[in-house]
Amino acid sequence: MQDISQSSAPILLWFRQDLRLKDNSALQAAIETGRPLTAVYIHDPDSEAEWSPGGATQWWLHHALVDLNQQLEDLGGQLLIRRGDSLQCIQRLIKELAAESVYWNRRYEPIIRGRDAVIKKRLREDGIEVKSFNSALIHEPHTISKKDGTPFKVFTPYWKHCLKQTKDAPVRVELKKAVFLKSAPHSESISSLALLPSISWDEQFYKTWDPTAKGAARLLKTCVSSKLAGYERGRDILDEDATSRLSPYLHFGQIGPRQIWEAVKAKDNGEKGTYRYLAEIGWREFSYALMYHFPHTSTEPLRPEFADFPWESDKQLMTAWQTGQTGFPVVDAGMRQLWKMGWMHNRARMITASFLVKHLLQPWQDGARWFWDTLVDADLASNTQGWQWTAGCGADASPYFRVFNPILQGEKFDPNGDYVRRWVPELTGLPNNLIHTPWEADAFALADAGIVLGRDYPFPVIEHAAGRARALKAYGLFKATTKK
DNA sequence: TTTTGAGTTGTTCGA
DNA sequence: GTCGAACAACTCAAA
Repeated sequence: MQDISQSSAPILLWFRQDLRLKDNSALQAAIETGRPLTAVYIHDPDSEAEWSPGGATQWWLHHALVDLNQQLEDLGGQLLIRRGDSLQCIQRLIKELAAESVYWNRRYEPIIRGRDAVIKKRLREDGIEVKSFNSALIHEPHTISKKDGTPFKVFTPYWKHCLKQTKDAPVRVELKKAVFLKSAPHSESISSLALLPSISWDEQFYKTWDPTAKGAARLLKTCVSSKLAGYERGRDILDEDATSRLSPYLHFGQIGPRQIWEAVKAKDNGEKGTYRYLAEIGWREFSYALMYHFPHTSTEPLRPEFADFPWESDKQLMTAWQTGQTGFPVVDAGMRQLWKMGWMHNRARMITASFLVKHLLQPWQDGARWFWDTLVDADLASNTQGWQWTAGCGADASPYFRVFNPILQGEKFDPNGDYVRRWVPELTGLPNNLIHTPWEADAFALADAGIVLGRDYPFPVIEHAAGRARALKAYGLFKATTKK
C-alpha cells in the first residue's frame, strides 16, 4: 500500500443510513485529511435481501436523498447516485476518480455487516484505504457488555450500565473546509431509482412529514423546548402530539442519537420526562445490541423454545388486521393511521401488535413484516425487538398473562375517542361511552350514529374475553409442554 | 459458586 | 369507584 497520509488523491465518501452533514464522523474524517472528496449513494437493494427497504421507507429515502444532494450542491458538491452491486460500484468509482480511500459510517444489520466486511477486505486487497466510523449509535454494540463479557439481555441493567459510560459529543463537521472533487462522473438521477410509488398512496405522507434535515432539526427543537416536560404524561395519549416523531429521521441518519442526546441534556432539569425520553433512545441502542449479538432474531425468536409456539396462521384475520377492520376501534385506528401516515403512535403499536399476536394468534413475524413494509421508520433492530417483546419470545419478555385489553387501552389512552374518530370516521357519531365498544351500542344509539354494524363497521373478529382466554391457554399449555 | 433481587409499557378480581 | 393482590415461574445480573 502506498503512503496514504501523503496522498492528495480523492476520498470516496459512501453515504448509507447516515444521510446528514452534521455529526457525521466519516465526513469529518475525510475533511480533516484536506483531500478532495466525492459523495456517493449506492442503491443496492439486492444486497439487503429480504430486508431491502419497504414501500414506505423507499418513499422517505427518495426525499432524504434529494435533500442531501441539495445540501451538498449548496456547498459546491453533489451526491452521486449509482445503482447495482455495492462493491462493483465502488470499484468502478475508484477507477473513475482515481480515488485511494473509501470512508463510510457503519451499519449493524447482520446482512449488511457481512456485505460490508467483504467489501472492506476486497478493497484493502486492492491497496485501497478503507475506514469505517460510528455515527449511528451512542454506544456501539461491541463496546457494551456485562462483567463476564457476555451481552446484556435485560434493558434496565443494560441502560444503567450505558448511563455510566462516557459519551462522545456530536462531531463538529467543518463543512467550510470541505473540498469537493470538481470533475463530475456519471450519476444516475434519484428518480430513476423508482423509490416513489407508482400509484399515489403517499398523499397523506406529504401532509404529515417533512423528510429533510431541516424537518429533523425543527422536530428536535420542538421536542426539547416543549415536549419533554409533558412527555411522561403525554407520551401514551394516542391523539396527542407528545412524542418526538424523530424515528424516521433516526432510521436514515438525518439526525443522529449523539445530537439528540446533547440537545436533550442541555435542557435537562431533572424532569422525569427527560429521563424517560432518553430511555427511548436507550431502547433503540439496546435493540441494535440485541440484533448485533443475536443476528438470527429478525426471523427467529430469541428464546428458542418459542420456535414451536402453536400459532394459528389465518389469512383472513391477517387481512382484517392489516386493513383496520377488526371491529376493535382502537386497533383499527392504529392500523389505519399506519396505512395513511406510514407511522403509528408507539402505544398503538403495542396495542395492535398484542392484538395480532395474542387475540388472533398470528405469528409475530407476519406482523413484523407488515410493519416493515408500511412504516416510514421501519428499522430492523427496533422492529424486531418490539415484536419479540410483545410476543413474549424476546429479551425482557412480558409475562405471558399480559394481554392488552383493546377496550381498556382505548378508554385509558384515548378517553374522548379523538384518535378513533380521526382514523375510523365511520364511528364519529357514537357517544364517548360507546366509541371503544360499538358492539355494545343498542339499536337507538347505532341509528343515531348512522351505523349499521356489519355494513358500515365490522363486528369484532373475536370477542375480547374469548380471545384473551384462548391466548392464555395457548401460552399456558405451551409453557407446560416445553418445560420438560 | 451461590444467593438475592429485579424485571418498560397489563388485566382482572374481589374487598 | 379505588386499591392491592394474583396472575407463575423463570431468567438475568450482580454481589
